Amino acid sequence: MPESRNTKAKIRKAALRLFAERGYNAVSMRDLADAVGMRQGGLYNHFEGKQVLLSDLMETHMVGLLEALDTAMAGISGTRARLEAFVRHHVSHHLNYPDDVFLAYMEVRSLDSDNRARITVLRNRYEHVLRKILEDGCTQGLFRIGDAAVHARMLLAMMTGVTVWYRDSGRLSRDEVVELYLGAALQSVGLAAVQS
Amino acid sequence: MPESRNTKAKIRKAALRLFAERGYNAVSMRDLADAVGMRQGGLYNHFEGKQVLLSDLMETHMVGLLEALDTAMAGISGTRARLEAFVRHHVSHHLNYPDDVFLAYMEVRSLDSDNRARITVLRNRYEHVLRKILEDGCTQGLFRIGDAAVHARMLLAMMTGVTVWYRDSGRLSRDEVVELYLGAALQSVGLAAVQS
DNA sequence: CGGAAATGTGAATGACTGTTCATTCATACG
DNA sequence: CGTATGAATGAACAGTCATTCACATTTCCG
Repeated sequence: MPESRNTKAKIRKAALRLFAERGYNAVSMRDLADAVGMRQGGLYNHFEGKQVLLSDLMETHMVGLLEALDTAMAGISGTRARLEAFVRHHVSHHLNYPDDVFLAYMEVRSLDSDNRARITVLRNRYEHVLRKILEDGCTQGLFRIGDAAVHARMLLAMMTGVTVWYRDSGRLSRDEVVELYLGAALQSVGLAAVQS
Repeated sequence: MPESRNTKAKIRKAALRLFAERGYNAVSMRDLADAVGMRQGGLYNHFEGKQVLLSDLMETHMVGLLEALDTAMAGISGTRARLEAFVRHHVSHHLNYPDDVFLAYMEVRSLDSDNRARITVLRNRYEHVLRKILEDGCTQGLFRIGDAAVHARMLLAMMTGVTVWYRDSGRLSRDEVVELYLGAALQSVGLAAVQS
């Protein structure tokens, strides 16, 4: 039983890595089994199938993302502070789980319609938190933006893109990158960044 | 011969549509032939194979993007004006050719290494134009940004994301969307948008 | 008109796909 | 000790994949 959980975790880890790197359709169950160090048939002792595995990975990630968001926003009041908390959470989470994020972003279209619907609900809930912050900032006259809904999508695309280029071996630390994105996000809504 | 060119164009058009919609690996040559209205064997009279077709589509798009950029920037001087021209060009081009852009963004990893190298050169050249503008703005003390290279990637990700959500049937026109992105981009570098 | 070149067909190729299954193995329990 | 259990195997399944090819058909040009 303990060994079982271990194998299941190894499969999930390898699948996450391979799906993110090559794409869901470009990874065969044989590739996956090889990466785990077993034969293809054994995978089905742990997952019903490839599609279930994908949606499982995605849902786990989205739920974790939403939980991390709740934690990050807990007790934060004030529109500006909430925006700062959101940006810091989003960028650092994406830096810490690049494969999860990349997969959830790229492979939505590989989900069958039922699974896609479930994931989309979670995604919309996430996006809505940011949009609400931006709308609040607008009605308070705090932010200067053209359209809250569009601006939310702009910021999410901007921040999510960090996974495409960031490497730990590069010249910038994760914290530095977070602060860079924070500065850009704040200025984009018409706020000046804090002086350091 | 005229009929040939017609078919070739039809194949490219259908391939672009299908690849962008379902992903390169999820589209079979049968699907493609069906969409064009012919049998799979005939496709090979026009393209050496699937991989060549993909890289052909991508290269055509990247070359076209760079040409459109040259046109858009021709004769524009002044750092702020150049930034405005870049943003307007990028967003409107992406609104006009969403499939091309989406494909070039999503399917780089489906290219074999030779083709990927060629495309990456073109992509870097494009990115470099924006980075140069941002660096100029920094040295002139015009922009207030933390890091020109990172900011270039932030803006490109932000703007490119427009293809993910924009629909002509929505509440906003393409021109309105361009102006929204322009305003956000200008504010993100510490400039105020022009009053309308 | 004639022949050659271009273009399309439909079947065939072998490799690979996700999934199933009888079997084996090692361990845990009474 | 016998037996139940979860896990891994390796072969087999039916289907799909990109690609090739011999053969028809169409189109072009002299």
